[in-house]
Amino acid sequence: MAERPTSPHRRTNDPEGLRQRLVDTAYAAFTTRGYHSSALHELKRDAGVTGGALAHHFPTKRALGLAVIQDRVAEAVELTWIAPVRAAMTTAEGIQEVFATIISELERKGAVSGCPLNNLALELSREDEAFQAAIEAIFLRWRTAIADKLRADLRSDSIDDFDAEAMATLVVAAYSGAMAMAKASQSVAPLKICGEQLTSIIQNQTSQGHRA
Amino acid sequence: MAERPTSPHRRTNDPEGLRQRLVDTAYAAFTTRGYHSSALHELKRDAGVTGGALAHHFPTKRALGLAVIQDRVAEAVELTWIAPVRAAMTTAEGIQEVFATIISELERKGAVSGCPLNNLALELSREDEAFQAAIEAIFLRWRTAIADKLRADLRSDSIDDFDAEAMATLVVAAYSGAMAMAKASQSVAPLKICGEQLTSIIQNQTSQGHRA
DNA sequence: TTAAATACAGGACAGTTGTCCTGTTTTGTC
DNA sequence: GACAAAACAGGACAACTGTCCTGTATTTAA
Repeated sequence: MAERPTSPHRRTNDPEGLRQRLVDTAYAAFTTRGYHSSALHELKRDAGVTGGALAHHFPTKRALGLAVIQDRVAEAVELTWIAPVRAAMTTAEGIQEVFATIISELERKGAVSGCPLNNLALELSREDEAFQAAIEAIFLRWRTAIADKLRADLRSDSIDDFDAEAMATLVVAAYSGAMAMAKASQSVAPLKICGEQLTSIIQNQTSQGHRA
Repeated sequence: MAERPTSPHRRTNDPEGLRQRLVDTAYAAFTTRGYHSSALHELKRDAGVTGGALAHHFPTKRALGLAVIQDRVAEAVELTWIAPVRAAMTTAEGIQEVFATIISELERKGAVSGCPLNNLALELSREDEAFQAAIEAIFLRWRTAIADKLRADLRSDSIDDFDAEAMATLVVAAYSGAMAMAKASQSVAPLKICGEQLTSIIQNQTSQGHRA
């Protein structure tokens, strides 16, 4: 399996690499099969590390879970949501693009394992204060990024009674919930529908005044 | 603890009652602490039943989980969502009322344990086909009930390009996601915001034509 | 009344889990 | 090169989990 240079008992330490490999493996397991359903012996096998190495880097499973959230889940939200929305012309276009990307990726792999953040949020929020704080922080950054983009949309033709924070909250909630429904039905249909609905609503509300 | 009529070894069989007590206890545990985090010995203690009784009514934990979903979760969605929406004058009013009821109940108890259906959906959908089917069926009934009510709203002043199914999907998704965010932040704020946003959007789209 | 079926009691059991502990190897530092 | 610290190996261990099994009490049917 692993490369054996020449001598039978040769080892080369790579603490940083091993840690990354562990967190990567744990991220994949925790976000697909769940935190409690992923046994450490499976992670050790999949990552190719021994019990001693695991205990050295992460004294408890909880510490590993926390690292997964803070390192990988936060990064995933940044890469798949925040960055594309920021880079897009308008918020609506950004959201449309994000949904399209995620949908096509799910169709390619043929299974819906759900939103990593949402999966861990529902499983771990009430279990530990540190988990809750880490998850809440990611939700906040996500929401804030969308709200900022919405406010930027309004710079040109400013509309008074438009609450960017509220709309950003709706976007994040609708996406999270749509992904939950997609996971339950193992179909991307809820995502398609909610993506279209959200972009349509935002375009209406940001292009011109609405009610009242 | 339990009533002892007079003689020391007197027992009175109540299979139906015992079953209900078990499912109730399991529903409370599964929807707050989670399915995997709830050990059977805790359920036995809380419900006041022995291992033999449990095994007699539910041969496996999986069978108990399935009963919780089909009996209690489905009923909870019916009582807290479907019935109030059906009884309301309009869909928007119904949704507003549902959100208000849930929010005030959460504020009273001081903690957010999340939407029972959503909690179990994310934890169990990918674990078992029977779980997935049962959960998907509840989502479908929920969505359909809202869509029916939306179509009823339009009877008077019919609007052509209004997709009731799509809006119902958005409503369910937004609620589920908002509850997930509420659980992560242990605050009802996301629910308040999404409730207001949804009712506002629906009122706009059902009262008069929108874009195009 | 009797016999069979149902309902329940209570514990045994094997498998699994996360953690810890004792050694060995590698790496940095003087 | 010596030495301490870090990095890893590999297994022991106790606690816990779900399931099953044998026995007893209650209810039902005849």
